[in-house]
Amino acid sequence: MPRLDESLLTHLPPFSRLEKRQIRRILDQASSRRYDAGVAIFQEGHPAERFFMLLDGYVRVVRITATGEQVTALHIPPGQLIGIARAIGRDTYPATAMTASESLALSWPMHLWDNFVAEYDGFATESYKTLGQRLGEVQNKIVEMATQQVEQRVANALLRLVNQTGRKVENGIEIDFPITRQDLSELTATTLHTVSRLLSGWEKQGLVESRRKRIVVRDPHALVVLSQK
Amino acid sequence: MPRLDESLLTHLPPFSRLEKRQIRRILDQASSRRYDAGVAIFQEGHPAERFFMLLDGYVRVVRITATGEQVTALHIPPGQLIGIARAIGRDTYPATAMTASESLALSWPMHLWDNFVAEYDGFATESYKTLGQRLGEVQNKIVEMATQQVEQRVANALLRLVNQTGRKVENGIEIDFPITRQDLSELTATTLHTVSRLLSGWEKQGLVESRRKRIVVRDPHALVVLSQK
DNA sequence: CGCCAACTTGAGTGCCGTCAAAGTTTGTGG
DNA sequence: CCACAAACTTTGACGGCACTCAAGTTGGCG
Repeated sequence: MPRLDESLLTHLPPFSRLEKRQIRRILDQASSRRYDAGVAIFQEGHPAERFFMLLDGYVRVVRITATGEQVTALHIPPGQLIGIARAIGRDTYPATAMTASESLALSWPMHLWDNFVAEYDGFATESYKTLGQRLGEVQNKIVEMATQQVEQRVANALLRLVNQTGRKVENGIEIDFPITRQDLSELTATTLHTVSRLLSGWEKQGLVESRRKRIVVRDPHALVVLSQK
Repeated sequence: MPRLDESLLTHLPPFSRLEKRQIRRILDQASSRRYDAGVAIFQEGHPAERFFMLLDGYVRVVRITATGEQVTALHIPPGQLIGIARAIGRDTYPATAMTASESLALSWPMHLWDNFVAEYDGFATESYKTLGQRLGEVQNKIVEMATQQVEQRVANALLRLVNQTGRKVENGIEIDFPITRQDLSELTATTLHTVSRLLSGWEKQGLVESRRKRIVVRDPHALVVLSQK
């Protein structure tokens, strides 16, 4: 295994208050692994043996119903910890983590969690902040689903993706990982058909441009207006 | 202020590992207060000055949209901490806590939070477990809203309330705090009209009985069946 | 006894899901 | 390099669930 560079972690919140020496030690205990798009990093209900730091790529936190439908609860950008069951006193993962794009993650055996919390200043605090943010996001999602129409939810989801993961391109801002109509529908609790119709409509009005698995937002402001009506 | 009895806290998870002497000290720092039904214990966005232990009554965790609609994200039973913004590194409350019934809560100034975490064994762990449970519940709710019809959601909500707060009565199990059609509709993201129609229907079939603000479930099993179809 | 909140019920309608079919892009193996 | 399959996308037709609007009833409280 190639020796990992310290700069990978120095700027990430859970580790940002640590000294080089400490980060070195943390890296030496880590495994690094690449994941293809669309695979599970860990699965709901399985014993929580490791926790992860997503270095590159995007991950969907997914729950699967009895009838096999998938519901996406969260999208996680690079630089966050995932699979931190231990932080909330669980010994199995509470949800499945699927890669949305090709991804790279470090991981550590779960028994190191307590060490990290005890030895590294700020590690626990920052982890719990992340947890709090996620709780907030999930609550927002409930509010959205309870009060908004499908059109507004899809507009919001697009805006959120653009903000989190947008990359400037010629005609606007592109979501920088492959995303299908199906993915968007799971994110917004609707069907791929409805998403397709909406995107077609918006494309005709010049708000977005899309090809297979790629979406470019040309007029974010118009989407904001849509999302609030 | 009357001296509070130690037995109030001894059996509650965040404090259950502590000695009598420690609990005494914690109680001496607490304020105790009664709340009428339907009032806010604290409000979203306000500075998080105190954290609370709900001793009696029920609390709805509510978010209010720009247009004034209320959405209930969680129901909290007695024996849980609320308003623990500090635990997730926030200094304002992330949601509003409304009493669903007359309630009783202890509270402490937020600056004691760090003391509690540092000095009392198990306090932090148990608090984070609670947090994790809430994250799980909220995610369940998203899945429910994404995949189930209104009828099933209402049936589920009723079952959950009965499990959390049910009290045996002559003809079945009664939800032991006043709850309106409106409350149920905010809990399940529908309208009071639809809830009213559903309850009327179920009443005709003998599944439930209801008068103003009171609901008795006569046949929980039938509701389970409904909720899963 | 009057008022108000809570609840009920009916009628109409529109959003969006389901069903169905066809078109387009990408990748793969011969 | 072409054929073909698989994955993704589009579009139309139809219908039902649940929302809105509207009117009225019930029950509790001062």
